Amino acid sequence: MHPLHIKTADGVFTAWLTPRGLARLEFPANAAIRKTAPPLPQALRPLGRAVTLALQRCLTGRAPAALPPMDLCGTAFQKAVWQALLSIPAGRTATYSQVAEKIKAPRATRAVGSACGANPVPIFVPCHRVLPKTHGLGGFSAGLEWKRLLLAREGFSR
DNA sequence: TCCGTATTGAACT
DNA sequence: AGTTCAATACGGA
Repeated sequence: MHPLHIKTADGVFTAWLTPRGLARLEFPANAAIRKTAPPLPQALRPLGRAVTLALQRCLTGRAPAALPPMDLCGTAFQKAVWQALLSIPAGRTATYSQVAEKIKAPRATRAVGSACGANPVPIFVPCHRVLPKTHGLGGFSAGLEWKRLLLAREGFSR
């Protein structure tokens, strides 16, 4: 996997690329002890460019025309959840139980939460658009502040 | 096996 | 209207 640092107004993200697509996206590190990334191999440069552009658009609340290819690895259940998340448009939200229904596992609402937490590519796979049915914001692997910020950028407020 | 979880809804104050 | 609590599917150890 090849790291790619992406500068944005919100900090430096790190994307991990494979020939199959974007495998992981990391939020800006707290202490930012960050090695300089080796140059990307030629073959991955178009992917790197696509990821960079899409990330910049997502961070300003505008859905990119197309998401870059992604190389998601996880269990069948997790992939089903992540797939379902991709169908939630920017500015809309779903509840954990709605996602569970969508993947035909209506009683797996808690498991959906776990799968969201295991999502390797936040933002593009929009786990921030999944909220508890009644109270609060649920959780977010990179911290609830990010979840709030992303939702706010998409024009959603609670 | 057993344990923890980014939930839920019903049954309680 | 707020709080407790058991049921629950899943993944990791």
